[in-house]
Amino acid sequence: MATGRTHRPATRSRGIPEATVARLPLYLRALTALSERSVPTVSSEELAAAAGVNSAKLRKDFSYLGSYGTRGVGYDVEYLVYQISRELGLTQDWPVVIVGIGNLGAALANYGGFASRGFRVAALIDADPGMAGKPVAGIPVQHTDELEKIIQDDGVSIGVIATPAGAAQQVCDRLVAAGVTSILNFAPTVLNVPEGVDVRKVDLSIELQILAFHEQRKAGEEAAGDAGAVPPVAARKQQPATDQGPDGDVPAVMPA
Amino acid sequence: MATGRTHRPATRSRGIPEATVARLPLYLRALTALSERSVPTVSSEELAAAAGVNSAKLRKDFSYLGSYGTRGVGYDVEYLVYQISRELGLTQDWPVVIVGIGNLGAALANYGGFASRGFRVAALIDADPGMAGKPVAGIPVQHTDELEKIIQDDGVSIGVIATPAGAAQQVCDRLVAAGVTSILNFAPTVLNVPEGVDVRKVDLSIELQILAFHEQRKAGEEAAGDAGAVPPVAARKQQPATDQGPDGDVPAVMPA
DNA sequence: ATGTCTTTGTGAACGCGTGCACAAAGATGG
DNA sequence: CCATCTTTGTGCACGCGTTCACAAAGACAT
Repeated sequence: MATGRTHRPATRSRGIPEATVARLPLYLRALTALSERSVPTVSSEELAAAAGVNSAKLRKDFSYLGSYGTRGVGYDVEYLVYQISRELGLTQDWPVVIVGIGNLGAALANYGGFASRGFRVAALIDADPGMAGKPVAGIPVQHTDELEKIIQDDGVSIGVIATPAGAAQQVCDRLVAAGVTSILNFAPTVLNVPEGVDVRKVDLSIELQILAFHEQRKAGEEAAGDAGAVPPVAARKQQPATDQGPDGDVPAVMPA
Repeated sequence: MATGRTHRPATRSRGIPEATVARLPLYLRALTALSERSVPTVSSEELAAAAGVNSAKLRKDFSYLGSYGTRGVGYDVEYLVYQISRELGLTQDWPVVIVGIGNLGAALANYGGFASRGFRVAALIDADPGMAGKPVAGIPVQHTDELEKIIQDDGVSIGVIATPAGAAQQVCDRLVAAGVTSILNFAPTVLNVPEGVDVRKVDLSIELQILAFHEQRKAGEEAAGDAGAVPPVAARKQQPATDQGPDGDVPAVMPA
């Protein structure tokens, strides 16, 4: 019960695959750097290297946007910057509210990467009345009571949640009710949102845990005496049966 | 040239798919919450709802770890918490260094989600000599000069980069040279690392740009009067020739 | 012991994303 | 105008991840 939409059903936005959309900002960044160095054109090979991807993938990605390259030459940097910006919707202004001005919220408010793209911090919001009026990154913090008013007055459609986990769902509900349809969630919780609302989450703890997994694996393999780079990758199905008892058996540390 | 490893070649760690590994922390969090409420067992359906995923996917994920459930009953919460923790390598202590103690670095240092898992902040490092000795989150900041010594003394294998983009690669190189083999990168740059080093990146700006794309799409579809879900998706190859000049021409909005 | 009922574990089908490899397009030089 | 050379755009095949749907496994009641 209560299986509210949580994952975007991958509606396959236009023709553009989600994986490609996720890479466009990467290309844009590399292109912007080239633009600042006044480089007129760039080949798929060069740009791919700068963005850290495969050149074939890059060309396929661009092919979804249209035929913007010139065979034998490459891509016009300025033109491509514009096309990608337009595709991502960065040619317009996106007012954003940040809710929860703790350490992380303040860091976000100060982050320069927002303004340089089309993003503008419309308001900083915190539940602590003591914070009200205190300027962070040159913007006075406002109390949660003002949330609905701000969103409606400024036509905010993107909200950033940087509150503790306990408050996140409640904040999310209020944001959505007030008209926000895209949410960037930094709180370590699964947010429940109605259909049509996009949620992306950034979870520091999860990223570290994934790294720990790989780290452990490296250590384990090393201990196994396998010094070479690429170990017998495929077909390793056996369980670490040497570890503890057989399947059903419970290792030392156990439930009460 | 210099196409150093940047993406993990999906070495397919053990039998466990990368996608599954990425979800394990999610399950772990949901299970921990249940554990705190002293819930003894949980069905795949319930747990899947709590973690915001499909129940079939969850069962398949768990099947990679082994047969830890009981048919007709579900999964033993405590047991599963242990198994996942062990699989992720959280039963051991992971010392972590955070480099770049600006707003974001400070936020990370204060983030509680680390300690609760097996992660311990071994050191905070900043290039600014004025920061040296100043305590952040109860830990005195140390100067970059100490970096190598700290890593070797504490056996640090995970590093977090929260520096400006310009310094990231240099910091990365030093971390790797000193023995770090997993890096969590918050700087908006593509990091170049040798084989065997894992990099995960968290990019605030990119996440917002992806949201903007979907937001623009929603707005566009609404304006097109297309209330239905799936618009004529495929086969849109024509350029927006009505927009501006031909290929080489640069539209109005442009960088300096 | 036997039957019923719940829930897991997984075989199989499908769709998306990736990468190879090459034909077509255009630039450039003679 | 033709030949050559570079680089794009993409058809195709492959592998990973997701989902469905169901048989097998066990709990529980009688």
